[in-house]
Amino acid sequence: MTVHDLHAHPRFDSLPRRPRLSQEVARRISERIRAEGLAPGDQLPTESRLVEEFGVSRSVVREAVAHLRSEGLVEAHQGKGVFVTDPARRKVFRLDANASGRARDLLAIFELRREVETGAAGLAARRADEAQRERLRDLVAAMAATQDEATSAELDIAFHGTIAEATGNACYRDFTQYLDRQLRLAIEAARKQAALAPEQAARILAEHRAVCDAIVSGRPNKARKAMRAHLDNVVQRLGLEEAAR
Amino acid sequence: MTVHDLHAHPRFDSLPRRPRLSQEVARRISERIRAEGLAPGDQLPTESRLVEEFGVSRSVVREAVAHLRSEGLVEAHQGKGVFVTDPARRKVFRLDANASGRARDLLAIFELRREVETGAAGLAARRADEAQRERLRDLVAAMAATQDEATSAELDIAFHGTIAEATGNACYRDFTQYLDRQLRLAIEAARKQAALAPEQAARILAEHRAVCDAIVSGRPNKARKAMRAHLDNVVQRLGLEEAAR
DNA sequence: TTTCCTCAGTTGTCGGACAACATATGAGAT
DNA sequence: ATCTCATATGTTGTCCGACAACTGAGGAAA
Repeated sequence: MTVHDLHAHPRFDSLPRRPRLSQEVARRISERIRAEGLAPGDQLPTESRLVEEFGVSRSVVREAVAHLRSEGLVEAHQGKGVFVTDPARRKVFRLDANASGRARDLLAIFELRREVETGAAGLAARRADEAQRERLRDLVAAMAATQDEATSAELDIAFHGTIAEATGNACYRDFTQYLDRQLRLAIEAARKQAALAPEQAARILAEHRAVCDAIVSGRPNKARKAMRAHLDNVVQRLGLEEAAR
Repeated sequence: MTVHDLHAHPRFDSLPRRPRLSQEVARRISERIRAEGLAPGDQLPTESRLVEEFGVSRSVVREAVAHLRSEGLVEAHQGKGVFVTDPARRKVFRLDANASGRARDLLAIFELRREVETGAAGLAARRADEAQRERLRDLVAAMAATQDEATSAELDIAFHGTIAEATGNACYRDFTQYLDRQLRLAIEAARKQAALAPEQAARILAEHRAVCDAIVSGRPNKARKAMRAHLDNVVQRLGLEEAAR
């Protein structure tokens, strides 16, 4: 099958799911690093020390350290020990502010997204191939046709995702999509997706159409402006700026 | 002490460092996920199956899975199994193209950085406090004074880092610095930091000064333009566009 | 039919052992 | 006294076996 059937698989929707020990230990270790102000290059306590300290088995300590390792927070060296990583060598970027869902944090992420996605629109206008242009047109047409809230949300995601694809830059695409998804998750968590008024739906559609037209006709500057306006309006519609104050 | 003394700690400069088994297994598992086209929600083979398949102990398999887990690629559920995560729920962003150091990949990252850091300059012009403005001026002055290659590289990093700070947006700051650092690492790895000609040093200084002046005098648009020009010139000086072809 | 129990399967945790590696120590040679 | 090298010790990496906690399914009993 080409499309995955979600209902064929177990759902993990709202599991309270008791926290794993290793996660807890990882959290406490990273807290210790911050609390004690360990500088890059400083050595962590040995595994056996951590075992005594937290009263867990070495397996748990090792999984916890493995977690910190793949977050890039520490580096382990066989025969020597575990050392705090220089932030400059950290290999991953994590958006941790979103979990809180506070308006201030959301606004901060939006500020970044505004810039990134504006650039994406510009690149897409330059580089989108015919198939991608057509897909954008189709998506806007579908948005115009539907009334359903859930469907239009999916189309919205697909629209921004297609633009990200059309940049022709894998790195740009991945980050754009990462930001977009994290932001939507945060928003969804913050407010239970209050249904929008119909006249707002019309304005959103118009904004999307403007972005689409500019990209399809290959006008980078126009695409940038349209995307920027769209994102600014999204912030306004969500009432984020008022909520942040 | 305010500045960390690097030389007080063991160095891990150019360790060939034999790859860890768990890393290797993690890589092969994630390859399998892609190769077999496992969709979100699909179940991975059980740990015992993976143990047979890769011929390693369960500890190694567990550390490998822990790695994938903290990358957000999979989710483990006690008593049920390990399942592929919906990409939309992935919590980290990783820039993996840079390891190769190929000019094409570098150029892709630069394209993203250009947009992000341009925005950062604009925000900094709006929000930098007096101390940050002064620091920028000091850094440019120091650049003008020094001849040393290493020192001027450090000043360069500090300059861009200060701008990132001055955005007053933690999320923006972290990503800007992440990008900046990853890019420098990649460049350093690619070419052994060929010393620049003195007249180029003068041009770099002028570009930095232009950015600094615009931020200090609080002109966002001018700051954006100056930063964009600077980054474009960096790409040109590195000869990336020619190398990519 | 419904409910509850048992049971097999899976991941989570535990404890011990040895291998691989890095560093310090000390004996012996020069 | 100084240098060299084997040894000892400490650390992380890997392996092994066992049990605990949890899930899902199937069967027994009401």
